[in-house]
Amino acid sequence: MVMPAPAAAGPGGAAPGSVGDVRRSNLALVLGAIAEFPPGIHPSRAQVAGATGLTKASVSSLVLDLLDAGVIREIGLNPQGRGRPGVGLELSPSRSVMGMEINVDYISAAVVGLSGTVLLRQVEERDNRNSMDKPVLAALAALAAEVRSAARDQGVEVLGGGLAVPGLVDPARARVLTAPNLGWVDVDLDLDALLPGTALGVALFNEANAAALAELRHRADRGSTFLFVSGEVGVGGGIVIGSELFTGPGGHAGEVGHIVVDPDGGHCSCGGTGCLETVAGQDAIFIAAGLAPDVGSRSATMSALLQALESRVPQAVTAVERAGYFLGMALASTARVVDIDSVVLGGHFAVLEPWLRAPLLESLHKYAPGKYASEQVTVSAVGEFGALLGAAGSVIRSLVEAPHRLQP
Amino acid sequence: MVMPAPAAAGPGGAAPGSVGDVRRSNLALVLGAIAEFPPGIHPSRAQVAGATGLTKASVSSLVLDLLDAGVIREIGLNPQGRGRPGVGLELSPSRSVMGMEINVDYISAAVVGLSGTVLLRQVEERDNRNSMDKPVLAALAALAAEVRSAARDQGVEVLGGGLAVPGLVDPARARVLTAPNLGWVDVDLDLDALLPGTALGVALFNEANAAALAELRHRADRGSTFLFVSGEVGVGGGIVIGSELFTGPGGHAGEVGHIVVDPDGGHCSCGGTGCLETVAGQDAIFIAAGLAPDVGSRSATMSALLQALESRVPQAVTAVERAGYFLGMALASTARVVDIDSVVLGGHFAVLEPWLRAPLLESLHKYAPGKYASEQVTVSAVGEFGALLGAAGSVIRSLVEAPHRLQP
DNA sequence: CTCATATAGTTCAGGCAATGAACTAATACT
DNA sequence: AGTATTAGTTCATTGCCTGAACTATATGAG
Repeated sequence: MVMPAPAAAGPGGAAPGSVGDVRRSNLALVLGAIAEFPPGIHPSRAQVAGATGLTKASVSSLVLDLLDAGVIREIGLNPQGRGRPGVGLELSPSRSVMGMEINVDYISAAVVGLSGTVLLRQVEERDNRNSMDKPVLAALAALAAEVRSAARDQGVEVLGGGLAVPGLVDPARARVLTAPNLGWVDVDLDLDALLPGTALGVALFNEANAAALAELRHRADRGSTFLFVSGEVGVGGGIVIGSELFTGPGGHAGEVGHIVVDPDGGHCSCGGTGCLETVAGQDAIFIAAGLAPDVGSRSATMSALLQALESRVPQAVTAVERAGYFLGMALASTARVVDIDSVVLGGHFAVLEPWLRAPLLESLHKYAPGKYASEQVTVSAVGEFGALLGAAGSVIRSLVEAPHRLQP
Repeated sequence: MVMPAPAAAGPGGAAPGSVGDVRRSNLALVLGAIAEFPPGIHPSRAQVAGATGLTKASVSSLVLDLLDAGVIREIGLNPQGRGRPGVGLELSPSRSVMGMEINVDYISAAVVGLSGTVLLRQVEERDNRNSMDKPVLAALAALAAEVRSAARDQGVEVLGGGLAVPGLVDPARARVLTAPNLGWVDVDLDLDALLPGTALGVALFNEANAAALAELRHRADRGSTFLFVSGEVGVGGGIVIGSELFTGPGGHAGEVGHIVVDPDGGHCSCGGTGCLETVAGQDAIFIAAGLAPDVGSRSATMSALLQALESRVPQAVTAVERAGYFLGMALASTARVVDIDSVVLGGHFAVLEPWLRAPLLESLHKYAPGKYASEQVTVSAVGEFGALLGAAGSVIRSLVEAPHRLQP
């Protein structure tokens, strides 16, 4: 009897592991070292050797491959005091990645150089509320093509892209499971159509996750660990552990908006009851503050809310404080489950932070004493375009971690 | 000016990546393949080659190293129908790992062969409630030495061990942060004293995490993802994602016992308010059921509770149902945050499952509709000694994943 | 009983990648 | 101008995997 071999290198089974893997791994190591130097500082081969632990000889050979692939370039000379000056190395600014975003009120695209500089950005207002997916994607594809050709005119090649969408996504299958504000359910996206013929293709991200990644890039320190909570129409979240996005087994962890905070509360768009979103989402706050959300655009309503807060209108203040208190409760539970005790407030939580902070800290102290120090509650440093830039940045990072994907 | 190199292979920095790494990785690959064959089935070198994708030549060479290290052995012949029969390979049963546990009422130690068979097990009753750590560890060290010499008499060598403790631990620093039922706070453990002179040393585990690992070993399928909730005096939890324990950035994720489920509820031993533990911990259930927890031992009280449930005493039934309902609420939140929708009930939750199940499912359906299918709520297959065996099993697995640690 | 066939496992030349030492290149200090 | 110093390259060596050839050991047919 021939025994059936248990899953020949199948799912979960490690790869064969050959000698060529070493080169791939070291290629990434070298490129990563170059990328991690502060912007404006261009390390020499010798410095890269020092940073990676590889020998100068190995680094020279690896750098040659990276130059051939066009991922990095030599730039200027680097006087080291004595001795022969090193030639500076940097990620190639003429290679780029496109960040894209579909949101309720607009679509947008940006070209980001591998070194992180934003080369082009274009936003197109568009009402995507309850819009079908096909026309939205077609419009985005047109926008992307336009921006891409503008980049090409500058001699910049787009290697791939990342798309951020406000909803639950399955990145592996290029599928949007649900995006309540777009009215999408189980939508398969033809991502390759957005950037045809690129080496890396287009990756799909949840909006809050992408914004969390943007926040991560803004923090220079390695090994960052935090929870990014994004207050939008819904309440999204992204978990970053040790500078890695934690997406969970199914790809959509971090959905703090649907933690139960009010067991006897109202129904949620997700079908649940008493979710954080029902008390701390934009519409929930607006309604509690006595502002009808359908009067004018959302940003207008938000301005009205801010004005009411400035004027200390009791109903508005109470509404926001209530949201902060419940947010704290959700964060307390999150701290226990994923062992995180640092939070970054994004979206409307960032805007409302002055009024949110006190009740939030009070609530954290009550429900998770000793977990969140006050200085661990911070406001996002990335602005409105966080998701856009985060998506692009993440694709850049995945390229840096696997540069061999560019070499045939 | 010499630029300061950014962290030469420091924390977060990848290893140099040499050619020898390939061998280490493939050593683990081969050993893992041998380990993953069902117990009783001893694969030949050729079968291992098929399973791993390596060539027969490589496997032969790697197997030789593993034989030299004593991790595996050849056993019998394996007729394949036609042709020369293969020689069977298996994890060496004469090499073992010791699982150890400190709990409220006992200490225990077990010797588990690399192939997973329990060779020896010894439990020593001991009241560790509010006991100092030093005498408890001394008693455990004596027990371990005894069991270890008994193993040696059978020709079995103990390579290392794992210790499970009912409390929050920092595995990296061999530290128990808090173990309420033992009365321990910030206790540093001298783990090496438990098994002096072993190659692998002793690893530290949270009890619920260890039990989760034991549960994992019982499930043959790869890529298991579930939340193990352990009902003991406290309520612990262990998160397994893709057959890996998820411990979080600080090493103590999965503490579902302290998710907030009753915002206006009572104080918890952790200092928080309305934690799951305050309504679903053993003592909480006992009190709610009208059974004084200090009357006799806990197991006696549990028997009384079960009898009351059998007799359908309303107060007891309500108490357990309430616990189940709140447990469901905590699981609903967990599903959102870590994207898990499969739960294994352990400890008293396993015992009480017949009465818990209905309210638990009702609660899950209300707070996280569509996340947990009914068949995803299961009862633990591992018994009382889960933590003990899980700790040992995890150490065995870490050895399988890095066998080069045995070769100087 | 013998030979063809099939499978297991070993041996060996070839290739790839990192290493370390020797070497060339380019700068600053004296 | 000469020396010290640092950057980067060249080359022989080593280690490991691969693939092909080879040996070893079984089954089944005539």
